[in-house]
Amino acid sequence: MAGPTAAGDSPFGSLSLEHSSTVDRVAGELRRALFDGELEPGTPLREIALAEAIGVSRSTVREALGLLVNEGVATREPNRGVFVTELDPDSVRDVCRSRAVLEIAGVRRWATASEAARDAVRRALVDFTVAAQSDASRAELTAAHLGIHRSLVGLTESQRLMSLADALSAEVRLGLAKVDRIRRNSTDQVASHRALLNLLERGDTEAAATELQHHLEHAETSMLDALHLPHST
Amino acid sequence: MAGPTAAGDSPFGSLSLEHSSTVDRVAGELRRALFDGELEPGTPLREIALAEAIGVSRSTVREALGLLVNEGVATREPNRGVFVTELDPDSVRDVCRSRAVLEIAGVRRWATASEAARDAVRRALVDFTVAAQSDASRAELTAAHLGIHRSLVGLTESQRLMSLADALSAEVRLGLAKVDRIRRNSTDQVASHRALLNLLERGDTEAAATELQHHLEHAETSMLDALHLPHST
DNA sequence: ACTCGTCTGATTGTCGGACAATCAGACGAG
DNA sequence: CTCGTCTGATTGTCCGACAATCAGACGAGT
Repeated sequence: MAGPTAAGDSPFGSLSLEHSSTVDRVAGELRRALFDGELEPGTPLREIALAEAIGVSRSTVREALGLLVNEGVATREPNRGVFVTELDPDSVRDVCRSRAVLEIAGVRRWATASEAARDAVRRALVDFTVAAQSDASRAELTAAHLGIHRSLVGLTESQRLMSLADALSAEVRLGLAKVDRIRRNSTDQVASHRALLNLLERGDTEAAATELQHHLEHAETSMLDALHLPHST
Repeated sequence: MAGPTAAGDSPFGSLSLEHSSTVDRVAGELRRALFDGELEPGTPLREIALAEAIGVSRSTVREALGLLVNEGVATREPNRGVFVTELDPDSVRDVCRSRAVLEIAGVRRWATASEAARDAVRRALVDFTVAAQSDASRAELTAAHLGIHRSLVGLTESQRLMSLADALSAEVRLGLAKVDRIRRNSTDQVASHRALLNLLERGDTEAAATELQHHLEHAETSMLDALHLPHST
């Protein structure tokens, strides 16, 4: 069972190769365009037009659109087409509430989480700090910021919760594509997250949880402001 | 703005019609087959064979399979095909942990949730009680049981958390398709859930949360047993 | 006995074209 | 002002085709 040619643990664990299908690349390209704000929310994503523009068949575009739709960044209206998702106040509230559930669950697991997961949080904070001080683009800054929140969910060590968190992040990113209020507050944001991490390192998880709760509530209102949306009751 | 022909509130709020596409119906039929245990985990879902069997084109089957895949009940191996998902111990642990996060978050919101959401929980419990006493099929029983847990997540009043909960339920249902240990414990299960609801009605949400936590941990071990899987460390 | 090429059959991934069903908007009759 | 009808555009679904990829068999060489 442990012959030299069929060893249980391969010595090539460090090797990997990305298997990207055409559909994946199309979806990736569309995501990039959405996050960079090249496509306004509400813009129709016509299958034929996209197929000709990108140089692939309609089937492939259609499948890629299906991916975007269940990530939430695009919306399908049956028999009418796929559109770039427009965030309404209810959606914003829903997204933020969902993030709160996931991230607070992660924070509460700080003590029981693996060392790797905790390190991921620390590294994410460092990355964000660096990005805030250097001349990073809007997209890079928000990516780093979202990376922190992603790492908090990572404390749950659950793939399924992580993939939901990613979908939520994508929606947030979509909403923030055209907003530039970010850099202004970036130093405050860094301080806020550092404070959160300090509470965690000290072992005061409950304080960290309520801190995070407030952080996300604030994020919700400022996001509604940024999108010029009315605050829901 | 409130003319007689463009009234803000239509008087036809009670009317609705299900717009089902062919893809949806194919996916639904496949789901039914999976949940009824007609298709063992690991079974390959060949596109051509399914297309001929159901009487639709390969494109349609392919799209339906895509739906099942990101619900988690089927798994795609690139260039190899789609298979009925086989649950390994890690997946079971992941699913149960995710459910715990969502449902406990719901329970903690009991006091702040809407009356409708609370009523949904009460009704779900009644449905399960009735199903346990009458001669309901395995599938109906588990459906009613999962309905309770679904309603707990409903307390968060978040569509996104709900849709994740549905996906998790689908995976659980898939795992339990071939297991018959359910009816035996059904009366115990009813009692357990009733106790949970009593704690909630009394306002003791924290006790309810820990009760639910234990319930789900027990569910995980008994599910691993039922599937003849080793318990993960 | 074990490894390594090669072949082969089956299946997916992607393509292109085709058509009915459906929808939004314009247009005209009552 | 409402109600049919028409029209053009787009999707939903179907069909047929082909290269790319994979698993397994088979045989040659060491």
